[in-house]
Amino acid sequence: MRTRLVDAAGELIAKGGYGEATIASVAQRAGLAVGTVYRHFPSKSALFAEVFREASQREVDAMAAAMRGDLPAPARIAAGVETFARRAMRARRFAWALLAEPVDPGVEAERLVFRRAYRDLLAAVLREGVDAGELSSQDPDLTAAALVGAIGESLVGPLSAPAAGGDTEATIASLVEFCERAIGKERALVDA
Amino acid sequence: MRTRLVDAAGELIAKGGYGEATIASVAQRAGLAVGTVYRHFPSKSALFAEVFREASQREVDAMAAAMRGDLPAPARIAAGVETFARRAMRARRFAWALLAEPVDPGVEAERLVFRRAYRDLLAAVLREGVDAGELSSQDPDLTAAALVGAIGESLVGPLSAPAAGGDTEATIASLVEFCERAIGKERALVDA
DNA sequence: TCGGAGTGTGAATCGTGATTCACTTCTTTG
DNA sequence: CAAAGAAGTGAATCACGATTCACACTCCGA
Repeated sequence: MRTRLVDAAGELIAKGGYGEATIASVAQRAGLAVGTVYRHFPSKSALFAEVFREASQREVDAMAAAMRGDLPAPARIAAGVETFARRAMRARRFAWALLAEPVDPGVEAERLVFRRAYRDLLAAVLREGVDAGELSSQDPDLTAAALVGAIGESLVGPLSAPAAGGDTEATIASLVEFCERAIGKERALVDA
Repeated sequence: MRTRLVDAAGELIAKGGYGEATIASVAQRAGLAVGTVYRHFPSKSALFAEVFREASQREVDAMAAAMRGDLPAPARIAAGVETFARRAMRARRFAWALLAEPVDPGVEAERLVFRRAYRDLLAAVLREGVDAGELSSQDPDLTAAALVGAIGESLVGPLSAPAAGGDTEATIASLVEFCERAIGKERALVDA
């Protein structure tokens, strides 16, 4: 069934990335035959687009939830970043696939939606913060994109040092600090 | 000849990305036959590894040069970031390929070296800055990785807003500001 | 019980590019 | 100049994975 296929595909991505996830392996993992996959999805890229869509929605929802509330903007950004980071660290490989791994054009489109959702979420809060004078003046869209890039690169990207050493909590804390500085939390708040 | 092939390959990447750059197209652009390519390189991935290696070296050298001098660390970082950004904007597609586009494992290894070189360059200066008290206390490696991610994402990544609107200079200026805040330039310096 | 819609199967087919190779030019060099 | 070797050629071959399809099987509702 449909769900089983989506799950199997997701598991394969989490384990070996998009490259490992062939139709044959998905079918096998789901305990079905290759042809059956096509009974439920018109193409590989449709299947994976669905995998990405569902996973993305989950992630974005989690971040949105973390940023809700009437705290000051800087605190909400920090909470959002921390949630994003913590979840990504829990499933690095999968996060990497979601964020950056190469995929078919069809799936790529889905990924775009995902990244943009992250960016827009952050940008909205940044805008509020700037307007409220809690953050220094800046281009919210650029800052948001840069934050997404920074998080991705430092956590799940090929450069992520923590991969090796690995005190996850310390890494997340450092990253959150980085983001707080980057958004220009105004001094009055810092010193308080 | 070798050089001609490397150039042709680089041009193709710059135009259409790694995907467009097939052996057949490289050969054609170089005015040679497919078989000839294999006279000079044992495989496609060896050829492209060389393309990446050379281009990376050029970029890293440029950034290193921009960061040389006895200015305070924050200024040197800013100069490095600006150089990185300006050059990337000049050849977005190519920069994207260098930074993030999907490639064979063999080429990927080369890319890794490149990103790491960037990170190490930035991390070294950050370390100096922290030691000199010019920058707030932080994990230089994480900050450096995050900066690389931020620059890549906001400039050449799929989220880059400038792609559309496009005041390049303004974008670079915003990005440099972002990075300056992110590295935690100490207030004494800012206020001065 | 019959018919067909929905589902499952997996070997065969296709498409796309990388890689090979038998053969044909050059280019030296003695 | 002749022979060896380097460089060039491109049609044929290979590999690999997505996609198709002719053939079951199962489960209702008529």
